[in-house]
Amino acid sequence: MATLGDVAAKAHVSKMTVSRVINHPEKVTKELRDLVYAAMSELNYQPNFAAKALANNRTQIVKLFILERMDTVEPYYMNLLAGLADALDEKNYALQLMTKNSLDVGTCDGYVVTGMRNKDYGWLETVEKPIVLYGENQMGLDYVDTDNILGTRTSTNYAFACGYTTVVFVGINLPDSFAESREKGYTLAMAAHHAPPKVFQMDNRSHISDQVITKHFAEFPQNTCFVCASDRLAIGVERAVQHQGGQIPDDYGVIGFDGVFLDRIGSPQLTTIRQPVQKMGYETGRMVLHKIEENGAPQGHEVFVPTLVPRGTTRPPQEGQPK
Amino acid sequence: MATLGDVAAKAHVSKMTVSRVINHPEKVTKELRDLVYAAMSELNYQPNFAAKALANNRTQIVKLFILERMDTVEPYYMNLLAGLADALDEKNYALQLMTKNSLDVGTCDGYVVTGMRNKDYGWLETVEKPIVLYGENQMGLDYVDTDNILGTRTSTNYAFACGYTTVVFVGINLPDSFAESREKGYTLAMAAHHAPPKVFQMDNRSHISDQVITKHFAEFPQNTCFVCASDRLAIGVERAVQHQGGQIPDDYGVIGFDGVFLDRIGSPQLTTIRQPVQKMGYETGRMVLHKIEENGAPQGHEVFVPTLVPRGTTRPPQEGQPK
DNA sequence: TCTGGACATGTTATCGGTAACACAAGACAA
DNA sequence: TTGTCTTGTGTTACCGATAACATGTCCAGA
Repeated sequence: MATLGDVAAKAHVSKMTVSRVINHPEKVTKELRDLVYAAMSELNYQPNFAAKALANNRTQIVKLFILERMDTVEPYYMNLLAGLADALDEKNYALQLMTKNSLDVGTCDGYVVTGMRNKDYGWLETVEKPIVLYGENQMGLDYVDTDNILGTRTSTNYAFACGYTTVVFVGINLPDSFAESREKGYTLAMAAHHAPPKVFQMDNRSHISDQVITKHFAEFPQNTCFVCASDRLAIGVERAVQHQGGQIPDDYGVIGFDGVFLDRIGSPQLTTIRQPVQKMGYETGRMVLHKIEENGAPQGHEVFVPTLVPRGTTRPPQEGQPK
Repeated sequence: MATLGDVAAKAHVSKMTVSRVINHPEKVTKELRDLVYAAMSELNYQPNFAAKALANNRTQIVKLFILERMDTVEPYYMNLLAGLADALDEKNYALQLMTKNSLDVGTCDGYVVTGMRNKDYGWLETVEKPIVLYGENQMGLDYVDTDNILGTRTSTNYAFACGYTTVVFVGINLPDSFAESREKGYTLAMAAHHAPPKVFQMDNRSHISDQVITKHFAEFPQNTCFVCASDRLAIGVERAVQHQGGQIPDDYGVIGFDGVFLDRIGSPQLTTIRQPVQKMGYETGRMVLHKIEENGAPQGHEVFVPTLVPRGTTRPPQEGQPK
């Protein structure tokens, strides 16, 4: 494997010049730069990350804190991990997974944190390394998330567009910004349609939503659509409606949220609001790395637009209805 | 952060002695060793991986080749990844994911390969770095896998124990060792029960098994149990039987294989043969790292015992039947 | 013509480890 | 007593990059 020195020799310059071409190209004259570039590609130069890390006093580690109880088989997290790992690997960073049990704030270059509750914010103050959150927050911290309000607003509007006359929200009872935003998107859309909101809140588990909907089934007239805060909840709702003899999508509609694997389970498959989770994970990774490179400079936030995926649990939009 | 030098100073020895205590403790007298250990724990010494990598001429990268078409949302792979990443992170190795598209055999310290077909073996010869396979093989290559034969033998026996009188195998049509072993476990068990085997083979997709079973449904008398080579297939079978009006588990049984998330989807939940996928991934990671440390010395193979998870798609074992 | 500063490039020391070699002390055979 | 071998420890150089500093060149202004 070619080293800086090899490139330097081939280009008849010093190692330092090659290093500058890589890190501060504007400080080198164009002629030398081109020489160096030529030599690099000729030797197929690949930087040695260990050497770079050592010289820069970096650990090449980013820690991921998942503050909520995590189900290791949950595809949502797996996708997040995949995206994150992807971004980190590009720069040869290692990802260390920390769970609630092992909150070891040991040596590393930066943090990604997800599953923040309001009470967790104090803890963050104690950390001095670059942090990026996965999930919206109101504390001015850098984050990546999907537009949760837009998501449920979209699904609620779509429910009306499909001709359902009653639209109910099945939400998550967490004191978490994303849960509130998803409910808010629903209530905003209901207000725009001059329709009275009806909200249920529960743990994010399919058998819970199954129970709740079964219990209240008498309250739901035909032509009701259930807008859910997650696919997991939606799956339980779908099951409950079917067991009660409700016809999906003809008499009842169900719309989920997330679009990560679960939506394709069961039949009919779920109409859902899809988040590009893997891509979001990737961008989160890029954001921490940037922040590390820039010595902790604020990165702002990046919000992804969720997309509606129409499938079997809603009937087609009605003619003449606003989309 | 304390360095080797700090520890050396505190223990009044040279850096080299400390390094030896870490890597070749048998070459240092007990007195010095204890001194060094004391100094290390007093300073809470953590080795610097970048420095170690640089000195050892390592890249701290392991590449994972997934040779079959991978569905990034497939929980099976995600679990494998999680376990693998876990093991690698412990030694501060980075995991690089290579797919069929980008088979770049670039710089790294070792490889993990999964989804091998027989035709892929030639390609492996060209690589000189340590390799460990995830998945059994007959070429004498080091690998980690579950005992596939035992798995389907267990599920087949269990089907009889539950009192089902006809047992059918729903298999995967891949020229892959694991697919053959799962079928073999079934045929062995059938022979032991003096029952005629009946095998179907198809792509590993739930809607395919759904179609196939629907089409052949007339051939299956009541009291038939479907032993499947994967949970994915089993889910399709369950759906087909239910649509055809078959009662699960009273008249028909279904047993899956894998036990990674999918088995908990749908109702009733699947009786399945569970592989400890994450643990297996972890051990695969450990194995490559060992092999790297030992300069490519053979590691043999590690076979995990799968466990039967009885759930709703089979009725309870009959009294007096052999377990 | 001389001085000083801006700019481009090279030299040196350093990051934290490890291998290879050097060296000293004790054991033992001739 | 001397020579050789073994064993335990220290010294030195080096892995591949970078920051800090040193040097050299050019040009502007006095």
